[in-house]
Amino acid sequence: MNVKKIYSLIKEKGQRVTRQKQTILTVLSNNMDRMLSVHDIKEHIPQDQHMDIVTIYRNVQSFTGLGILDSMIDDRGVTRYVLDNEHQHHHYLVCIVCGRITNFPCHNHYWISYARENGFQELYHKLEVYGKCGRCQSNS
Amino acid sequence: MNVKKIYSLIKEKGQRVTRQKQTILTVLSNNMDRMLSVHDIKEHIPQDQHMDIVTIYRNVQSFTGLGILDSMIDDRGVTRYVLDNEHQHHHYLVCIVCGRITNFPCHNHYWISYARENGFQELYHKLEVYGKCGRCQSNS
DNA sequence: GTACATGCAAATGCTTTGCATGTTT
DNA sequence: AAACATGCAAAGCATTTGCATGTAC
Repeated sequence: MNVKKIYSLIKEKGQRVTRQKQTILTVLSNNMDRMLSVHDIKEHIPQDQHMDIVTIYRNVQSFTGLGILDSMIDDRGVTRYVLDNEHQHHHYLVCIVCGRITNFPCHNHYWISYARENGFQELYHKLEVYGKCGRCQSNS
Repeated sequence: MNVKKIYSLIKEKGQRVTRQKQTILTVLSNNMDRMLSVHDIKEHIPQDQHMDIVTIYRNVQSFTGLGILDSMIDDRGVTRYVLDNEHQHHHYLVCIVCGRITNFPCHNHYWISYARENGFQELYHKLEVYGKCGRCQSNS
């Protein structure tokens, strides 16, 4: 999903393409290798561009609703976002040192048999794998 | 792990078995079929027993450190706890309607090959499956 | 008696809400 | 001009911290 498609998606939904939205999307597209918190996003915005943190909160939530962003809640309960280019359900390897992420596909739901045994109807799942990426293993 | 073992574990670690700890453990052991937030635990404590919510925070964290509790962060970023009797790494089917949980074992890490491809060293992972339990499917 | 625990108050940090003003269309 | 968006201020929660007092051992 490129930027133009995102802009037209925003307009389709009756929303407006503002300077703030563009800035936030730029930051996210420059940081697709990690999950950014709202605070992180704010720090990546050039200082001469005043943007209220509330605007970031509102926009990342809106973007997530549009399927533009993937979100996850980190260990400290903080929500983090990343541009979702794949548009196919997938998961992340997350480096606990540098925060870098790598996608991997979702398949082989071995737990389906346990769900079935228990009469449990799965609606969705969350899976994240934490560890050290290649670079961070050598640096420690 | 029964209650007596828990008490001796607490003592082993140089900590003390107080009335408050006992009450918290009782609440958790009466609710092993769901994950309770600190606020939930407080609500389950008899009203004639004054207990500061800070005490609950401190104790559930301590218990988690001792391996007595399993914790997870819910959709709203709130930490929830459950007594961990299994002491073997496992995961949960979580009912999004009533909150009831069911354990299932952890095995078959299909993502290992993706981790290896990326030179990623896995340290741990989080997996939770959400949906509707048997009872809640019929009630809707 | 001593070391650990608790209660209370206050602070912190993330996130949400209300409302007046600004801006895109 | 109208509808949507932003900025600012303030509130709402979950959680943490500091410190004096209480209590298990």
